Amino acid sequence: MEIQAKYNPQSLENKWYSYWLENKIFHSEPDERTPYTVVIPPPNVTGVLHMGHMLNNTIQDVLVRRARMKGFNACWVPGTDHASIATEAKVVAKLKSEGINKWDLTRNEFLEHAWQWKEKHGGIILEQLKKLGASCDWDRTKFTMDNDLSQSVIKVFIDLYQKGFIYRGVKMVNWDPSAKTAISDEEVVYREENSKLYYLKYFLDGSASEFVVIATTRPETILGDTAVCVNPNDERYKHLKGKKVIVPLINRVIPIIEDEYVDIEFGTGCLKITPAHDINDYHIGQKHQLESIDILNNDGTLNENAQLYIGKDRFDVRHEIVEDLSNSGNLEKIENYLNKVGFSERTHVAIEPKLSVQWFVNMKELAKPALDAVLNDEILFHPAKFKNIYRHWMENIQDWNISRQLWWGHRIPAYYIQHSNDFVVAESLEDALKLAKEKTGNYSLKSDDLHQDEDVLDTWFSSWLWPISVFDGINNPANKEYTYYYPTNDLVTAPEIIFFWVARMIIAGYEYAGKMPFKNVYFTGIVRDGAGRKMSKSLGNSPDPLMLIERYGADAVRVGMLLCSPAGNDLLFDIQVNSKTGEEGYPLPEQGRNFANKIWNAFRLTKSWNIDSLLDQPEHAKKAIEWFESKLNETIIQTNQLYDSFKLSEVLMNLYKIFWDDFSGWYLEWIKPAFGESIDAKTYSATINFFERLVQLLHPFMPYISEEIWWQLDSSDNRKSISISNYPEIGKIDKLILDDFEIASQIVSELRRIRKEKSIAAKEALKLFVKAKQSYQNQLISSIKKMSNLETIEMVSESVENALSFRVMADEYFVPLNELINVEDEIVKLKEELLYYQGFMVSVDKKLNNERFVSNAPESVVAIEKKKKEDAQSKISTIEYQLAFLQRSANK
RNA sequence: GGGAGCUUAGCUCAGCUGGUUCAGAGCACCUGCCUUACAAGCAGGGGGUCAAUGGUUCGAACCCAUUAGUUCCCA
Repeated sequence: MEIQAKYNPQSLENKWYSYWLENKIFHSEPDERTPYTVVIPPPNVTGVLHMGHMLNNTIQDVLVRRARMKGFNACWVPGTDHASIATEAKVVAKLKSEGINKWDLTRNEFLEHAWQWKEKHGGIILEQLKKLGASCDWDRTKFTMDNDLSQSVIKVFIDLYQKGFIYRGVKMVNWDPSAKTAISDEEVVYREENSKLYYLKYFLDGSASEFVVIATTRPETILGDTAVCVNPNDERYKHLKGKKVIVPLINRVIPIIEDEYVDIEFGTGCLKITPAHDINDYHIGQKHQLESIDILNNDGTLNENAQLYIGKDRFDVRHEIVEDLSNSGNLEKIENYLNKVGFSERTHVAIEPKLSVQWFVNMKELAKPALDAVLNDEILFHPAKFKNIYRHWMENIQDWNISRQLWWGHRIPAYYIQHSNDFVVAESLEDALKLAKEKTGNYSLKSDDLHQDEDVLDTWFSSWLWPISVFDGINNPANKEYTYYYPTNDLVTAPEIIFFWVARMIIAGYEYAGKMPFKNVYFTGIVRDGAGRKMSKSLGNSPDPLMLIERYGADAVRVGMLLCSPAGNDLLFDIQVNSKTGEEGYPLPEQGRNFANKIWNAFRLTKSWNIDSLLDQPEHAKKAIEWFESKLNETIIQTNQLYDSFKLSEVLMNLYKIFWDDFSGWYLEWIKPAFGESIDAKTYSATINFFERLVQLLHPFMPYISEEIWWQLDSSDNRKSISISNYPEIGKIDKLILDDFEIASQIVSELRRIRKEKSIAAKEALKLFVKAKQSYQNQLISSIKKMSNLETIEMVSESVENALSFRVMADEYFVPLNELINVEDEIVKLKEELLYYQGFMVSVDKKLNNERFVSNAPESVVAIEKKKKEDAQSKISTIEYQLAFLQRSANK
């Protein structure tokens, strides 16, 4: 059968992925083997695959596939999280497009819509991961709002509440008056705005002439003022200590307080304090025990507390109040002012800092074991630099605000008792009622008298349990799967969520499993575009991963990403115009595609050979096999070590080089039979065996092409997927032959250079003479002969006339030419070479003549220097001898 | 404002506990080649004062200090 000259991934990828699924290659059940477990960082259920997912999941797949081949019971659990905010926003937007307002629906009606949306769109990202080749156990796919996972979340909430870690508290939140919900800091976008700074006069209580001037960008908030604050070191205001001022228009009398927080230089040095509407003011208010007056409704209009402008929008009020202040004589001046204002990422309205009652987890005590685990290396971070960052955060950990003013998610299991300020926390309404009766002593309470908290829990409050809850370890801690698979081995994630997720999982792991959730955490970099900008949907600078897979093949995209992505380093995924073809392309997957093609063509070559079992194995082939065996084993050792330290890009680079340079460039060229001739059986089977091991080593990175070639190399009935074949073991390494190869490859290079310089065709055979220092033996000498088309290789004891020379190690080589060589040119070259070694000698001598070096440096280092000196000396004498020889023949 | 990190070839990065003339890899670039696996290729080649300055040391890309540039995190 004709094999295509170019590797064509598309059809093969579907074929093999289906094969893997049908044969349950990725499915895991507890058994007697050692488990290797990875839980996926659950992508947002609204998400579509982006480059960050590609990188992250490729890395996981590499680790999992290798573990599977190494004989571990590999289990990679996939799933998604419910992403409260993002999903709710999507559903609200979808309803809006259908003319439905969220607030016109009941909670249950809304949730019905949300579930419908989830069923329809929620699985997209997981299907996309299959295209990448991800070897997840799809039978285990989880969702953070599955029954058992939801139950785990509620159980944990109740448990933490009962242990006293959960409390209700007041917090300043970012309020979105359009969506009528609090949003997280991450969802606030700050923009520079041309604002105005209003200077307002506050008259002193009991005086018609004395006043202080405050500057504000938000004059409407003066209605919520409860103090004016000055810096105690500000000489200008010393006399005001203990006095009171009057808030304009509403005539509220408020104290003048002192706090070093106030910047003397800024504005007038006199600050109005509105604890309910500014985070800094809130803190000062707490410190000085000020009243906090919330003047805003949830929709951004003013409420009764404001006393004036009730029911009017905050921005309308700003205009009105400025006019009124001007009329009342309280406005001193207005200046233009550039400041940063926060806007909601989703609704684009200005964020309102707002006090609200929220649920919190007290983290200090819970965090302790989690901090220790990382500091004492029970859990390892890769790269280790994240340890510091983690420590800093954990040592200064803040309480965790876990409530969200949304409907989509796990509803907080707190039930308020009607006509009382009391509440109970329970798993169900029934339990709550029972508790409420006990708590109040009122046994006539009915379920209607209880009202469940309207808020849901932060999505991270479910994902922090993920490594436990996917195995049902909270509800059912003795179950077989949980005890077998937990703790998991490796977690692969982005550094951006080290606190949101990683730290909290570790905390939950120790609190609820009593053990770490994973042994290693691998932090990936961020995928950026050519300009270094993070890839994001809003910038539109991210290529569509599926388009890339379609265009280059999944293996190629995987290789392209991993070749240059050391742990924790960002990945620049650039688009460039190819200077040769003029086409736009992505250099990284192109490199991957080229590599796949290289593998494919090497395979094609081996397939093209006719095997003749009667042929004897040539010496050069025998030696090439011995050499490559050692080379391969050396690479296996190196890559195993690199895997252990999670240097995946270096593993891949090693494999890339051994396949391209050593196997294709040297080995195959050596053993390749002449055109039209057959190959002997021994060499052929050794080559197939090498090829098998190479594709096995490559399989974690390039699952598809390796699987295809694996089957084509041996299509016997008992062959099973490469995914479950045994990872290559380390064999013997012959150091001598590896050294001989270094010399041989240099000789071959030198000969190529001479051919190129003198335009000698490859077809024209050359003679090589070796003038050796000692008895000459290189195991690969017959290989050199074949590779460089040499007629003879002879030993000589004297320089050869009319020949070009070069030196490798201590030996000198001569290639006699038919034409006359240019002696002058050769002399110039030799002199350059001589100069180099003389310079080298000077530096070595400097060290060896330095007594302090000889006495202080370790013996081995001194010995090395001495050896260097010897080598250089012999090289120099060789060159000098050859120079003299050439000069004599020049003078003839 | 506080903290952490980074700066090595045109680009992306290796360089472990200072010790080979240690300055490396891949890509890109330049020059030859449509050589019977592969032009998505082969062969050859150029390219860096290791950010700067000072210090420690027999010896510094590596350790210390200062400076500059840069990135991130926290408030």
